[in-house]
Amino acid sequence: MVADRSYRSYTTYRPYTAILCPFLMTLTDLQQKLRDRIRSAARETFGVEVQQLSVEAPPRAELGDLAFPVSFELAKLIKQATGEKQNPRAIAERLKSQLEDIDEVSRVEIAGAGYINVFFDRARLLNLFAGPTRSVPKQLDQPKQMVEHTSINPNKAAHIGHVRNAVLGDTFVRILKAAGDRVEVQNYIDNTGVQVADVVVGFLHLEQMDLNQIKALDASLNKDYPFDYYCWDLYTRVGLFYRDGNAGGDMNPEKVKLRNDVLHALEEGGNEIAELADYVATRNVECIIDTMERLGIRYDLLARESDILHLHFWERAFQLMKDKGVIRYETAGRHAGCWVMPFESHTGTDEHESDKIIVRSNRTVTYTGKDIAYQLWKLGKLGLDFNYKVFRDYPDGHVLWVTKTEPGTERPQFGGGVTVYNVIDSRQSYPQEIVARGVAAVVPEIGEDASVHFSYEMVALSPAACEELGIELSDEDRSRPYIEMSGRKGLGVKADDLINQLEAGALTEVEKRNPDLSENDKKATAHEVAVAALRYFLLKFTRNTVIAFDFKEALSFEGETGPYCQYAAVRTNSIFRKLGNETVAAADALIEQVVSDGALQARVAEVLSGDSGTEIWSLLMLSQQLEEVIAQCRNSAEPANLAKYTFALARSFSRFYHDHRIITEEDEVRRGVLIAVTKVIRTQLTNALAILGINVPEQM
RNA sequence: GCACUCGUAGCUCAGUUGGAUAGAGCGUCUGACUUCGAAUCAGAAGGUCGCAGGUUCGAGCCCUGCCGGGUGCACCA
Repeated sequence: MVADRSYRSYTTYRPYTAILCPFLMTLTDLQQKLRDRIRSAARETFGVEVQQLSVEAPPRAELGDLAFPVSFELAKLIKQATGEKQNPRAIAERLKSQLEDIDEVSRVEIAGAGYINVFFDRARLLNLFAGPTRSVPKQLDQPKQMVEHTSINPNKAAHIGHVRNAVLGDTFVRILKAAGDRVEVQNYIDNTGVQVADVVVGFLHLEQMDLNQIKALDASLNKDYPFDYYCWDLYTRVGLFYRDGNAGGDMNPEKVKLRNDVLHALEEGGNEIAELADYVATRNVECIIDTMERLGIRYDLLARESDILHLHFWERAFQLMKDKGVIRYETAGRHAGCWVMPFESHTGTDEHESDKIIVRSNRTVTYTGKDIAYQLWKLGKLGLDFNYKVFRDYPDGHVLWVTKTEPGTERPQFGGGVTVYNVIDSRQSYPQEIVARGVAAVVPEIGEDASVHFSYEMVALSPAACEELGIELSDEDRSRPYIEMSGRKGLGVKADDLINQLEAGALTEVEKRNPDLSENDKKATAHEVAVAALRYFLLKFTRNTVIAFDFKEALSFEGETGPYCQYAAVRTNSIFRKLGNETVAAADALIEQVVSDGALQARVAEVLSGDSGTEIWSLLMLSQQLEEVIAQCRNSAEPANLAKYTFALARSFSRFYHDHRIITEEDEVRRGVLIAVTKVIRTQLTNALAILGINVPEQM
């Protein structure tokens, strides 16, 4: 029986870990050591320099712990350098002895057409992995990574698509932090846009309410139907209102004028409508932040568009763009009177078809223009700054700030990131590309790579999900693979509704399994399970996969789900709860002696050999890949890798748990090994889950 | 029309600079609870990796063409 090897991981060299704590070695360090040895051996033996040196996990545990396909690469290099043709297998044979000298390596085999397969000294590595772990160093002087996510229009409740954005962004933030990065999290608040204006039109012209009446309404709403839910419904009513009650009809120009009037009032600021809109937007932001808090998602700064306008960020950016010749004024053609950003790379049939308008002929700025200004600020290249005030203080000391226009004494350092990740759905990839190019044109030294569009596909509704929601579909919609959610049409699954449903489902399960828990503990546990289910569900898909939302799948706690992973971690905890401190201490002491006691080392090696031992060993090796999986997720900006890895680890542990009795094991050495392995898995699995934003309850 | 993206088991999806016998979950079928908690584990069935060429010692992955989904290409935000 062989443990799960399906999760295969490859390493990337990370210079910033190699310099730390030389006495605490991780699997990543060990791999690096082997690579260095191969590089120097290739240099000395064949006189060639290997550029990229990949490490693989062999497909089956019997083939070894690490595989280097370097001989194939070397054969090419040698041929290039000398013209001499060498057999990859022969090359591998000559490198073999160099690796066998290393302490942690027990033997090396050449396999297949020339793979160099390395087998580790299992007892020795168990000792290493079970020893003290290295914590991620916090380097405050490190360059800052900026991540913007969530950025929901503050005119309605968040739906499941918004949650995908927030969970992806938040998990990526956790990945960056786990990799040792300094990170600042922003949530952009478009409080002067059309969507807020629409809800304001609703309050003013449908509800005939003034600010005081809205406040009174807000105070009268209960938590089952809060302010953002009210706005959700009002927003869809406004959509119909514009179209004179016909959802598919055209906009009535007179009613559109109402929207434009509100919009102008918002942009101007300092009037009653703007004050009313500010209340509505701020209340929606509060509701959305509360929703995200339920999922463990937080921010450092809320950057408001109204402050970008009033602090004249755009005017500064406009000046910079003119100075650098990034935009030009068109005097003729169909863009006459506009400032445009020319694009030569596109080969449109029209001469200037692909030019992007930044300032319209009526002298207003496009969204892209404003975005370039904001992006310049994020990168510390605008030369202007916001003012700030505290938006919310959390009990644990975290502080959420919000921008403001009026000067203030408090002025923390925000912005000025070396890289900016914008978590925005893939439909925005064209405008995002223009922002990146515009910024790079203004500040050539930072280049386009400083602006990263962290794109993801939308969450859509499966036809089945629509039926469950009681949404009537047209024949055209029914033939589609999925139906896009629409805030304007009120078509979507509200985030809080789904979380409530998940919590209720989890509570039923918890009550079944742990009837003796207090009501509060049951609820708290159900909450953690619900968060695990939702976050994992949204993370297990890669970013460019459209999620066709399915209730059955999202509400499941079995199979490849968050609760499954949680459950495995809960089991590790319950083992230690039952073991007792002395037994654990004895196991620790035993494993610690392995390096100095030859007889003991042989016994431990014996436990880790054979089919059963190899399964245990494979689990241990898998657990040590967390560090490189984090690095890989950081480089690829793909949190799904971590989700898949975590599941593979939980799965592998579940099998181990099933195959071995840990507490009742009578053989002292064997028990020591099983306990040490369980302890290592508990640490790694709990850490991996924490990065996914999933907590491990005591029981579940 | 142009650009981007996807097409892998009945369904939903992984599959990393090309590398060893293409993997999970769900569903179906067969087993395992006098339990370190079955939200679990074991086993079986299930594949022309959209199609056709090409490059390579080697292609699910790279190149070309085609077919079929999706998204984006406004003086909207």
